[in-house]
Amino acid sequence: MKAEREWKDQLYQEFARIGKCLSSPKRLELIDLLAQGPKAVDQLAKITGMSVANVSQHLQTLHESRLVRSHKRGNFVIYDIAEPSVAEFMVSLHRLSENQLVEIQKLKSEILHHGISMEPIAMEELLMRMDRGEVVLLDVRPEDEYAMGHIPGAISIPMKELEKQLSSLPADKEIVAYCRGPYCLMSAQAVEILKSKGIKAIRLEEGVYEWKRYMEDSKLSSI
Amino acid sequence: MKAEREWKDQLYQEFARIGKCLSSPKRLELIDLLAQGPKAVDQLAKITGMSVANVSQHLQTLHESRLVRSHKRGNFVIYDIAEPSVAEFMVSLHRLSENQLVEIQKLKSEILHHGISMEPIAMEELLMRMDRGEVVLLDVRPEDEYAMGHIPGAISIPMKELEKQLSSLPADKEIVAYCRGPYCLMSAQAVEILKSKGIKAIRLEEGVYEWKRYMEDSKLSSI
DNA sequence: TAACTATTCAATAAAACAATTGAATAGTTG
DNA sequence: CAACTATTCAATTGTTTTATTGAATAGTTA
Repeated sequence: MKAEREWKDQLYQEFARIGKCLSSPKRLELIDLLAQGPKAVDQLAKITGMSVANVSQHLQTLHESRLVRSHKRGNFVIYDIAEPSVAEFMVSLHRLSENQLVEIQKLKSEILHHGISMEPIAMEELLMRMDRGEVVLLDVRPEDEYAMGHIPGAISIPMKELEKQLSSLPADKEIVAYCRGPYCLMSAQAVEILKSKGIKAIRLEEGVYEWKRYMEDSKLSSI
Repeated sequence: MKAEREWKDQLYQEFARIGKCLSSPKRLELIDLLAQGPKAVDQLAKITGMSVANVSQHLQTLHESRLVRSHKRGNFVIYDIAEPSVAEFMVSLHRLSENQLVEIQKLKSEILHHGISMEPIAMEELLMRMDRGEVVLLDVRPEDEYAMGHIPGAISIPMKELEKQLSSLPADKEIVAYCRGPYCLMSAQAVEILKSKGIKAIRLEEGVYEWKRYMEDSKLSSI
């Protein structure tokens, strides 16, 4: 038998391999983006403002720890999270961080207070009002991310198309917009646009994975 | 409004603060130990084989990210996880790591194969057999960790006392031993001792937090 | 086949980190 | 109050990690 200490050192070394992936802000952002759907390297570089080589290097690191996987499609290398459980884990990390670090709360409230009220609607209230047919749920992420998975009942108008496609929205109902989740600003931007056009709109803070988690938690607490 | 990129950079910087805590094997081991109950610095140093100064430094890091908290008791500084959610998060990390990294599975099976069979009993089977009164559940962690919380129905005999207190075990029932969890070897050592004394014994891989998680998951899936 | 594209590789420089040591602090006990 | 204890601090060392650059590769299109 291997010495106990040596064994534990090796074991925790392995855990730390995953941990190391989570120790770089840029890598966390990449995982979050990939959690919404597969993307090519240069696409990720554009979104995150990093150099392509740098993104590639981070993706290698993530790949070595088997958090993402990749395949070639034509000239592009498409990266994706290795498993849905990776995305779910990220939600745990977000939750924990938000619980422990007041700084995150501060940052969130900071950006969402500039004139127009941006209070998000609570998941529970949304579900109730959707049931009653009072609101329309709008997914403003790019089309392919919507196609990969969305909150049931949501319609898709990507952020970029929003101003052009205002007419396809039902005029009489309030719009609830959502995007990648609590750290994505698209839904807030969408609400701003809609409001400026005189359309009643409100933001949903949660994204697809937060919604999933909510549904699981509410199943649990309803026992 | 702050520029979007700058805001995101700051936000992910904060998440990475938690991530950085998870990037060092020693720090992960410390969190795992603290999850079982509060401990003083030199105690942690002894268990992990680190220097006291080094442990202290790691604990500072964990403290800055608000994953642990501390208070003075006499001459000692007692550290503790800041919240139960930290311990629960660690279980998520373990799960994810074990899913993604085959190396961990390998390490686990490696140490538990040296002659005596060490197959653990499944949680489900344990609960069934406890209900029927066929087995006795034995917590071999130090007394204070048992006092902090244990699996319902378990009796406590710390590893160190085990050989002395064999007589206090019911002679006719099989013993199921558990300890801090899947990465702690005490339960296996306990089973070895018991078997060598002719007592029927089997290992439970799960610890207190894995048990909690199991109970939650089984509630969910039974809907 | 030549020009082009997306990505990776390799080398480097700068920055961050971990472990170690010895001294400093704060609290306790005789 | 002196000796002692547990812990932290500060400085140093060696190691990892990060971002950047420019070249190399593999695949596509004209």
